[in-house]
Amino acid sequence: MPGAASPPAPPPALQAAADHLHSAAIHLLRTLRRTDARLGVGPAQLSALSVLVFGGPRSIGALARAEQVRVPTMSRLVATLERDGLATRAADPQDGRASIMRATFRGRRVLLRGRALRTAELARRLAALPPAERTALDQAAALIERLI
Amino acid sequence: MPGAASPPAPPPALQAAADHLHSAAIHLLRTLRRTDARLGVGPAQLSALSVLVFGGPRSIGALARAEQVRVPTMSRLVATLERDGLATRAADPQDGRASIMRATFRGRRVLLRGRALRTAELARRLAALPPAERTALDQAAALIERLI
DNA sequence: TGATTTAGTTAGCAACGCTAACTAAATTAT
DNA sequence: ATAATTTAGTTAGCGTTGCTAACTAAATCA
Repeated sequence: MPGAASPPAPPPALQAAADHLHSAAIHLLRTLRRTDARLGVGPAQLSALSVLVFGGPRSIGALARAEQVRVPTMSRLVATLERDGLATRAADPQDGRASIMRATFRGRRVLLRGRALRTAELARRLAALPPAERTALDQAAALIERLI
Repeated sequence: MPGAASPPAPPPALQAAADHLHSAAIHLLRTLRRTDARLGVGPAQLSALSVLVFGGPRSIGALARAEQVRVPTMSRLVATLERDGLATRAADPQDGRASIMRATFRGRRVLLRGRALRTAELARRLAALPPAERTALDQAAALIERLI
């Protein structure tokens, strides 16, 4: 039979759990994406910007690693952020090749508003949940971040 | 001050929980996406195909609704699935405008293999978790699907 | 000094999301 | 019965976001 050299197949229960998480993440993001057409800042930019705002200034390569994206992808993302006045680029005094990106004040404002818009609907639905379930979801989110 | 007519701001705890979920979903999908370049079937196609495989044949509009995507987007997705021999199109006997999409045998195979590839790494990491946390994640996934 | 590595850019491709504008079939109203 | 409207789907065209390949230039190593 072809392709017999599969990696050790995970137990069905694990596979099912992984499928559920996968599917839930896809549908969650699709739902949220529909609400942010009016923002003019895409999700990838918002996410990169949030690293700068909450994590502080850093190089393009560091941003790419934080965002799990290749350097050319991040290079284009930060070019757009810069063009839109949401971040600035400064030479790294230690390394003539590197640039240090830093969120501008406007970047901070846009990030906060963007995240609020994007997650407002989600927050609204969370509000309808019993507190126990809400807590469970929050812990699950932390668990996922630790997992990856 | 400009833009004062915001919608009722959600309580900070809710907003934070929504942000965590949002961020976790983004990073989870980015991680998974890196592992499936070799498949040749994108995530949107895989997701649509899974509706056909697990949910049965249905029209393009129904698929679009299931996938929370506009009809033109789904029209292109199914055209690709059809071109690649993963699904077939049949006239709806009840409605001359509509097409019924159906997964082919090959579509079924590709879906199963694709999902396995995409979630294998995730399943592997889940395996390292204590069972209680694994259960919590699975329940969280179900909760998210219900939420949206 | 010369070779290699590292940081970033540019060019070009593909997947996917959207809206606008269209065709054609079905339905509703006159 | 016919005309108007609604519904299903397609096509065209745009923007964002991923990627690899190929490049420049600075830093580091031999």
